[in-house]
Amino acid sequence: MIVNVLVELSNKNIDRTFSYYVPECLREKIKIGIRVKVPFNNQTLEGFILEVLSNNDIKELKEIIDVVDEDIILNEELLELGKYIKDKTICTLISAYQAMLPKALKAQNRTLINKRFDKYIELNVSEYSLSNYRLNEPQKEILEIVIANNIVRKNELTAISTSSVKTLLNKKVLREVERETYRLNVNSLEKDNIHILTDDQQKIVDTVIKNEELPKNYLLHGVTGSGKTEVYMEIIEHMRSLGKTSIVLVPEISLTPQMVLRFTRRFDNIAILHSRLSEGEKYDEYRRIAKGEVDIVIGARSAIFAPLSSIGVIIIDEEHSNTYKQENNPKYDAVDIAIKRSEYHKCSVILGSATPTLESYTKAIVKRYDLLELKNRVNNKLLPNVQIIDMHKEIKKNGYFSSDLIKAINEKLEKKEQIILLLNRRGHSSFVTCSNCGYVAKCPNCDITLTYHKTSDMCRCHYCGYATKRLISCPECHEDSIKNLGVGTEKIEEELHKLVAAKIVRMDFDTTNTKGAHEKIITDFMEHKYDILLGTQMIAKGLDFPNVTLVGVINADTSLIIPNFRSSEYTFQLLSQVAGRSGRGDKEGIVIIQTFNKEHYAIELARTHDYINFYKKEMSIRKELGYPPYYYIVSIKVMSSDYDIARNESNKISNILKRELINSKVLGPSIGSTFKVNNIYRFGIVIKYKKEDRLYGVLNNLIEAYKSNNKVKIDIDFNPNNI
DNA sequence: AGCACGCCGACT
DNA sequence: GTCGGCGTGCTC
Repeated sequence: MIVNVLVELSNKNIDRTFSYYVPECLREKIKIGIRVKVPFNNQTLEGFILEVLSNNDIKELKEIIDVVDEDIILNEELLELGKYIKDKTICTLISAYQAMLPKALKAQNRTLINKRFDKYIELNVSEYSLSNYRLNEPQKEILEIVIANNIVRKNELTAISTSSVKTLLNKKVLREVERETYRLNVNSLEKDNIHILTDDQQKIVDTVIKNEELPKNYLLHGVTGSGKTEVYMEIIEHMRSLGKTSIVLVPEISLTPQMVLRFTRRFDNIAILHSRLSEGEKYDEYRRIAKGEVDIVIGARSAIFAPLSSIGVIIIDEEHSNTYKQENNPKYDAVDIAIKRSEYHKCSVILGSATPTLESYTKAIVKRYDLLELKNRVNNKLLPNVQIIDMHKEIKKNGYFSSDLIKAINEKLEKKEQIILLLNRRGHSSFVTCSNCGYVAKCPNCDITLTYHKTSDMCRCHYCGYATKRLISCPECHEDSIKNLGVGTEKIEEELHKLVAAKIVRMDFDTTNTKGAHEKIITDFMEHKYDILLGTQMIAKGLDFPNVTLVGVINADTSLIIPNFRSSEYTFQLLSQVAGRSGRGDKEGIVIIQTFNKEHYAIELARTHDYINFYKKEMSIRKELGYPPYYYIVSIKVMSSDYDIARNESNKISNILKRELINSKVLGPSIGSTFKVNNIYRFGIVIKYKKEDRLYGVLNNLIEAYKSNNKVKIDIDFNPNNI
């Protein structure tokens, strides 16, 4: 018996299977899709069995050392899906498989994440023979529990009487068994049984569940507060009644206990997958899913690979979120994977958003997606009134806060209502500069502006982690005129404390990096332990605080000035999302947006909640400049620690692409904002095309040509978020 | 990736 | 003379 094994190393040079001989004693355990340990170039590695050959006669093969798994890790569907990802994103096959699995199940020779076993007690003699024993009261009580439940956790019995349990075990009346247990259990016993849908919601549910023409993709465009989650749950309920499973993807940061609770109050057999789980917890959740014990998987991006069988619907909430595209290799898009899986399972995909990406909305217009719309908030509640404040007039007198915003905050505080303040931080935050010559402190490794952190009094690079003491005098002009400019959440919090008397909680990268911190801030704010929630982007999505009646955006502009062709779209999305946090309860909500770009269409149209006109305006700009959705984009980065090599090779590659891709526009090489990161120079090349049959052929050849060149690294990103 | 092999300079 | 620097090639 011979097996073809794909080993754990991700390298273009060994992106294929290697054959091994299976010794007699292991043959029974061999299955396609399990992991094995193999000798490989004087190392021991793990790999996946991709093929099993029955012929026995090839000599000179090394032998498999051991089998790692009893159960299949990569089933037929996942094996195919990996090949699809490899072709689509041009990555190694092994990296595609590894991306689909929790760490405990990746092929990695070192890591060991164990199953957890708990001690259980069961009867060791027949129930009838119990009368032969002389039993005291605690012993009788223990036996009754064991008989009633067949098997009971040991610690539940020792709670009654440790010694009695011991005696019964010694007499061999009871026996101890070890059973695999799961570390996480989100399922709630308390259920909510009232689910009344509005007519609009019901219509959408009916459209989806009555459609038999499968697979089918829907774009659900529903304003904030229109009750998209209710719609999802109703469809999931229907699928469950048909014996089908569901996947719900949400952006990482909106996977709050609040959101999970909504589902667990309605459904059993839910699994949760997100980055704040420990590896052990992820492993357990994954195994429950694989064993068929789970009906619904709720998770962030990678949950799209949940090994469910017979999927009935895949829901991607906040589909515009850029977190569904993986930033590192393989650079897959969860929406794309969802559609691929829906073809296998013959099921529906629902992409939901109040502010769909231009790409998605365009697909709806050209009927590649079916458009579903929720135009009104539940109970016909009005969208909040949005006020725009021109900061040109305000900044001189008041600093970061306009008098109108402060006035509104105080009014709400008086009424004991709550406030969310958004510090739009995308782009720059607090940086160090010289007011005399304009010098800006940058990272010596990455050429990125350093961010000043007050708590540690250090300047840090957000790319490589480089840190240095704050400068006193300017290294360029030697004047003592160094100041830290820009706005950080800490600074804003400080100023806010001076302006209003309120309990303020700050939520940003720094206050949420410990386990559970994120949840705690949200529940504390929910319980009104704080009046004001001050935070970055992460407070904009999905949160539902009924007592919030004022949302303030401190600086709407920072996301507009970033060098990204999607900056207007991001700004519109962000402002719409955050505005949707106001007035979700019974009280009417207002929104105040501070800006230096009062007339900008992204801000003005967010004020009037006008997605359609934003779409039209932004589309006209994308058309004019040749950006998606009018053109597809591929971004290529050519990287080297040697400046000359990076420059020369990127020129060469650019010329090849210009020559070969005759239906495309090839731009570059150019240097972007991340020109030098960790002492690696990088040049960017951009391919824009509408239809280019030779694209994959040419790019595969390029990768092939450079695979043995260890001085240059080439990175390809299809449909990038940023170029 | 990471190990062996091989070919050069620096040092006991 | 040998130790060890890293460039190159290969992995069933």
